[in-house]
Amino acid sequence: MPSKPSFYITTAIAYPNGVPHMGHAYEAIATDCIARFKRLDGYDVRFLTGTDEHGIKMLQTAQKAGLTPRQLLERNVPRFQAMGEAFNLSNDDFIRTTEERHKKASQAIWERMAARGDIYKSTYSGWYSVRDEAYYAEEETTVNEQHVRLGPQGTPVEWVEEESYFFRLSAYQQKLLDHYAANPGFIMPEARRNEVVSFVSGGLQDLSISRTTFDWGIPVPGDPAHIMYVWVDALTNYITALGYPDTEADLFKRFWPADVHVIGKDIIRFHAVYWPAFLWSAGLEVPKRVFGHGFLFNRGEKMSKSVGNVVDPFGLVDTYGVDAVRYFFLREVSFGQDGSYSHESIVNRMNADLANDLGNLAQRSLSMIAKNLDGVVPEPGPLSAEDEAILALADGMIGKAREAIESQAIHQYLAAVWAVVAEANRYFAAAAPWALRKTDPKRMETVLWTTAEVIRQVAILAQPVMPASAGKMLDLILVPEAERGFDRLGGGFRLPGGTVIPAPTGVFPRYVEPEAPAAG
RNA sequence: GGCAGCGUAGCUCAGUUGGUAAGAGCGCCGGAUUCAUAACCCGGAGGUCGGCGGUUCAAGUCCGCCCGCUGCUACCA
Repeated sequence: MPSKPSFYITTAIAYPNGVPHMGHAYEAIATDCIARFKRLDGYDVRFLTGTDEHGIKMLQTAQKAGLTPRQLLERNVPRFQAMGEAFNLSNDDFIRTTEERHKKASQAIWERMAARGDIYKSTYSGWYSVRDEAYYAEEETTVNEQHVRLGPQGTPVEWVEEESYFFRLSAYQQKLLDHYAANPGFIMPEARRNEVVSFVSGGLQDLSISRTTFDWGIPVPGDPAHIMYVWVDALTNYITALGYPDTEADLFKRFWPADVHVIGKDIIRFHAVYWPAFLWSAGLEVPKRVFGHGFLFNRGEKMSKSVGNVVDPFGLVDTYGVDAVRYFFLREVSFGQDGSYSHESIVNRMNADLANDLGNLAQRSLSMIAKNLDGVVPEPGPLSAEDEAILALADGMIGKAREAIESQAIHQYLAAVWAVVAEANRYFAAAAPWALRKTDPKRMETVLWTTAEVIRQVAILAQPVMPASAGKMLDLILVPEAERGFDRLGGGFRLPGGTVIPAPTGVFPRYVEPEAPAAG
């Protein structure tokens, strides 16, 4: 049997020293949408997400709470996993960097890099704040009137020299630049690529990749006084989950190199500079694409505890429903750019696009089949130019959607689908099947079938964004599970007539503001 | 300071290589309709396309300068 093409997509692993916020959920649903799209489009998909559980901040947060790091993780990681459930993620695995498999993988990649001669022991020096337990770059520090050098938190810093292992990042500068030039799609969007190219062109310094001042991390092989510094540990998760260091394992052979790492724009450098260098050093292939998405802003302002506008993702799901929230963020925000949201914008989107346009179109057309044709899906008669036109538009959706998803333009894929929904409403209003009921019932049947066929294709294409709602819509027209893949789109397949469908029920309810408790 | 990008209708934004592109969605106003989730459909609203100056038969669309905003980066010892 012919094997499916493979597709490996990941989110960044979240740092669970706090609870998940909407930014975590956003990255996850965008990645999930692409993963689901590819599955429906016939790919063998692997979708990975997880948590990054080591590092000094985890240790500090735990200490402040009077907990051990493991206790903190026991408290917080389930929240991230619950977020995955709440947002209906379809991840195939959930990697935790405290897992044994990850320790093995991280130590293995370290040893490969060392064997290559890219790791050496030297002295790491820098400005260290005892109070912050953190190192700062020179430019992050300031000198006050008393000639005391201060870190960004306003705490005094001192010059500290610490033994550390270094990675020979500087040796990879030209190879990275060559790779960027030869693979313009490696870093996306383009603005992010320009920044990285500019940064690398400016010269690369070797990277300190171990610490001795705390022990919440993976021990360096052969030198347990050192633990690996954050990025070697964290980035390796993408291959840990494929069974590394067993590069002959089925998962690894099928899915490495990854097709897309979806990450926030703030960690582009680690993924587009450090990660490929590590991989080359270890003799592995580099991912095909690193996509840096933007940030979300609440009413145009960055979410922050001090401003008091931090939005709980679970609360959004409770208020609007998971599919509406998924649709809103994926349709409203140009993927790759920053986005803004508010109660008003979410309600507007879900009412206009989902309830009024798609939900109402399904309701008005399918209810006519139920009421006038005893629920029997009609067979179309001769197709008019109008019928042909709207069907051609519906058949064209999958091509546009594929093209958009190839470049992670999720919003464009959705815009293409909803443009057809809008046109279908115009078609339906112009054809006025309710008027044809008495004048030309046969023609009415053709209009209703045509509309139902458009709904079928729209619903199939809406599954990646709104799995549950789209599925419910397909249930309304009795599309079998096996016929919901993208191979059923594009005109090579049509909604069969003759089946008896149930009376439709609303798939996308309008959001109505709750009544004020005490009007008056 | 350097590099990059942006500044188009109230809001969010599209606008190939310069010539029916001044557009879409939302909001707003008017109309129509009642199959439908008070939804859908039709029409309108007139924005110096940040400013100035150029190139051109013709410029949001190219060039220069200026203003404002954003990102990356450097420096400010």
